[in-house]
Amino acid sequence: MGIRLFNTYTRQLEEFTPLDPAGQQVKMYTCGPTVYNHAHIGNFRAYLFEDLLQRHLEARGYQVERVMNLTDVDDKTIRNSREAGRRLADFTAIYKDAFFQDVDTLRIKRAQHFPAATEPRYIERMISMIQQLESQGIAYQAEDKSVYFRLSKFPDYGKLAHLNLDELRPSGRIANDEYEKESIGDFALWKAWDEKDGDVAWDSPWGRGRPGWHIECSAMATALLGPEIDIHCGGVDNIFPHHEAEIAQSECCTGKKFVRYWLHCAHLMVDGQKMSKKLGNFYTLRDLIEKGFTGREARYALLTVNYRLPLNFTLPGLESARASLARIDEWVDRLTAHAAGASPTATPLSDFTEKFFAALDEDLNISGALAPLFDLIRESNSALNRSELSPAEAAQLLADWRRIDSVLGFEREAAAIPADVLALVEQRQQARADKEWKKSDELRDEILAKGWVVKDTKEGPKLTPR
RNA sequence: GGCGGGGUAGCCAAGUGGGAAGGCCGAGGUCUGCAAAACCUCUAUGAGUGGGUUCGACUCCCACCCCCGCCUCCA
Repeated sequence: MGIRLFNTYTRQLEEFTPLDPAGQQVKMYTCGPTVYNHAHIGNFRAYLFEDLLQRHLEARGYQVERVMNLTDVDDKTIRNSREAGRRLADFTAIYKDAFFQDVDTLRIKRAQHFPAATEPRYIERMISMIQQLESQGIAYQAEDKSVYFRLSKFPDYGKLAHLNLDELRPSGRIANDEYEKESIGDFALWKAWDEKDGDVAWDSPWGRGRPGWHIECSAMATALLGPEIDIHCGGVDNIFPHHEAEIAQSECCTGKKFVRYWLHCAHLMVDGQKMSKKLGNFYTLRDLIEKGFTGREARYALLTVNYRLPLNFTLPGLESARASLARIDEWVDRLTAHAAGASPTATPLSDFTEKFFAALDEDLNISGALAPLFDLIRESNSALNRSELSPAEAAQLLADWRRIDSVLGFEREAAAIPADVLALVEQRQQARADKEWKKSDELRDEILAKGWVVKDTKEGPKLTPR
């Protein structure tokens, strides 16, 4: 059985088959950050969902070519860079770097391409796409010198979001400086220079200005992946109008169906409410790190709720993630100690692994996948307690775990134990052998003070970072 | 007003027209010099509310309540 994914366009679970005739290559485009600030954990929830999707596809044998764009020019980047008194490129460079650091902290696999909107080749491509749309009578320049997409030329607009455009209610968010448009729904392809733009401008056939937001994704996606893409992801808030606009622009330019599977991730909430700076429940990844949490703990907390469900993020939830990871760590450590380099041999417990992947096949049902993992942990721990697991079987379970973790990315990074700590452990072992319990306990405290927890197991003392 | 998503134990959460997964927390126990971990046991006679269909409903249908989101540049 193959992978099934929920397609926003059809609102149905669909069997996934890539466009590639060989059924191997998967082309995936993911909307990335606008680099005007540190990305917040809601942004990262989307990127983690995309990471899970990529990793699962790869575990199932696909080769994923993924693009994530960086929006480095828009109202917010311009505004914030001017407030900071820096050139736009210098300003966004700070947040691009920060973004990649955060991506690494969360163990998100790097996409092959991270195109930025302001790269000359993409600006050129956006301009040539707009020119093409203009020659087709789809784009027009309004009195304000900006260029707009003539929605009346693309009847499919609204189909992704399942919106009936005639029934749209003006929500007050329609910018009041866009009265020059032929129709209220027409969206900007090219924005004429404005005083607020300062020195941010490119020359174009329509005068100086900058690209609209939507066109950048169409340009970068088709430039890097071609006219047809297998999977396009983003947050639900991108469905309308951003992804509708992408479809309209791309399909009018290429004449081909732009995207075959649209996947959208639900919003993150914090403490039951929408995350906002006003409510004081706004977190960046860095905020969590400052509170003493690790990237993988955040990864666990943000990844272990199905992507189509709203995720209520809480600090107790992070604590829970920490405890769950500790259980996995302990289990891996036990298996490693027991396997002791033995060659893997099949064990009846291995079928849990198939259940894990089968659950992910079903629209990335992560909860359904974790259940058999924890079943496996419980049963193999129990077998170890009863001395009913051979080293070869332990080695097999470790191999199974590595397959599972290639998707989860949860395994603890090995930390080198400092020599002085090892020496203290030696001393403590001697004290214990001599039944000098008081000295032994003092040494344990001393080791703890150095950041390590020592546990006496059947296999001898075990050290874990505090 | 239109269109979506959701309401399952203290918290997070899955699947299913017929025994309510799993994780965290909590309680008791086994083990241990002690501790920790691990393991075992316990923790929803009940699924937002009220109806209906059915031999049987958490699951299907209807109504209502509540939460969250989108409705023209928010992941």
